[in-house]
Amino acid sequence: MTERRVRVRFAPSPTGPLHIGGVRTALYNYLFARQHGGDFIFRIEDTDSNRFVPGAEEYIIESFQWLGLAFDEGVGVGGDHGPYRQSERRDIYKKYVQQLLDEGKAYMAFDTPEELEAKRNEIANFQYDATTRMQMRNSLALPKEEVDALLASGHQYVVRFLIEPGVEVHVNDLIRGNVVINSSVLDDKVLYKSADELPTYHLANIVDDHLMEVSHVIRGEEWLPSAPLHVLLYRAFGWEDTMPTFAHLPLLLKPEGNGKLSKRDGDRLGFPVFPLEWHDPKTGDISSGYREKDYLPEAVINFLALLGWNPGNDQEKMTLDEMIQLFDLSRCSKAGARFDYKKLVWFNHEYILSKDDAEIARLFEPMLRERGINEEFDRIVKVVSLMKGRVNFVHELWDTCCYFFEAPESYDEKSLKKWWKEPASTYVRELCDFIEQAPVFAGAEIEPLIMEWIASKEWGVGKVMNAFRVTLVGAAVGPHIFELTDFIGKEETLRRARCALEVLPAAI
RNA sequence: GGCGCUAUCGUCUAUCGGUUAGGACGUGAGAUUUUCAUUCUCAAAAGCGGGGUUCGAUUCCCCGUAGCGCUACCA
Repeated sequence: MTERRVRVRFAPSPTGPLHIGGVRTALYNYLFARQHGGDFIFRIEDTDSNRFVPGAEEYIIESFQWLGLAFDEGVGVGGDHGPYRQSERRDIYKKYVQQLLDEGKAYMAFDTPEELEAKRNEIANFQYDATTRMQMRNSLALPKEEVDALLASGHQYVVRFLIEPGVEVHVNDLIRGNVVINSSVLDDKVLYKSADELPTYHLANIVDDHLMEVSHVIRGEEWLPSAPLHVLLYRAFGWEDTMPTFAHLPLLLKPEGNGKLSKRDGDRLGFPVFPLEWHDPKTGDISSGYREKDYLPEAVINFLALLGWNPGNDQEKMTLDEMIQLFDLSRCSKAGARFDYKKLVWFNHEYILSKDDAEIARLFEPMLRERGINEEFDRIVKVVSLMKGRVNFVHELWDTCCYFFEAPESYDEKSLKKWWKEPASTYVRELCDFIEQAPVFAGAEIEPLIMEWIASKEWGVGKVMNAFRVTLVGAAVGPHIFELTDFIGKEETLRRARCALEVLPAAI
């Protein structure tokens, strides 16, 4: 049994955009599959026709492409265990539902939603189970003739799982150990609806996992309460020997306040909860996505990996390959993890730092073009190499280094107040003349000459250079000043400085 | 309400009975620098409460408390 090929699945329901918690679940499944040389399956669980949202499936696929997590099998990929969309597996489920019915392990129930609602109002804590099912309208309680008549008249029904009370059900969980629960607290779950001829999640899930030879079910903790039901279903089908091993992951919680991170938290908290921007086809609402907000997929993945798992040492920055090597379900924590997006921002900064300058430049280039800047690519790479350490996001690069590409149009008041004091204009005027007649211009060569010249004048280096900087940049910010002059060249340097001399008063 | 899961710095976490309870984010201070930022160094910051078990509990057990989840013809 332990020799079984590792096969795991990520099986979202196409009811909207992929939630960041779902991404984490998928990531752990992916890491587990890769580590064991197994298969990572993508299945669409669209058994609720009422909640289907057009575009959701495509969105989910595109999200994983962006994140760099590839499926081996499933919707959009193919494989030997298809179809992978549950709505295309109706006939398969029907067969298994019938099997349960024939064996007396399930029964038909004719109670309407209204009748059930009335029952719940009438009886506190009403549950459809061994204590109540004989008072309901189902094939167990009703005479056979009536059941046949109901069926003949086309009355809609559901198939319910017959739960035998008083059984201790054990769920062996890789993260939580042995969880025991008494079957008496379980209700006779609806397995199948005649109205749309589709099963509910529980039945479809068990049948598919079995047929697709899934070896491990790694999913969120919200499924733990229904895990005993699933165990009972495997048992009812006689599949207990090949039942997958369970691992229930801790939930992702809101950064502050209570509750799990939900789709509705969206931009309310100042960060996206979706990998990609999502345009709701019904409401037209737009929810921001990590991709559009300029997060690097590597940063998102790395951050997510550490929310509920750690490699057992102090290493935090990891490539996907390293995570595959180190991943271990037994090193997953049990308690929910708050989503601290400030740390994600830090990860993004780290990944910008460690990526190639050219790679960052490629991301930055379109933002420059958008602003009408037609700089050569190599020169963009140069600016990136100088400035990327200062930003958390690629788009912040523009604000941090626009003066490489454009002369300042205004001068920062605070900077002027501090550095444009008498006799700042004299410093700059004389410095311009010095630069103009100097035999060299390259920063490495001219810097010592300028330092020497300033020393001979007995002016403070800081005063001269910062006044000069303000004329070139427009503010007291930026890289080492000679990096900038090297980049913009002698002519532009002198032009900017002399322009400031004209525009600015002699002193503030 | 019922059932289940969980509980270490503000946050993510390490510790698998004996530690000055470690790391990271964030925060504060300092250093470097012609500016700003980066970077570096340092600092503050934690075992929910009560019982056991044990020579010894953050660690194992029980109770309480709190948080979270589930409790649909949703997944």
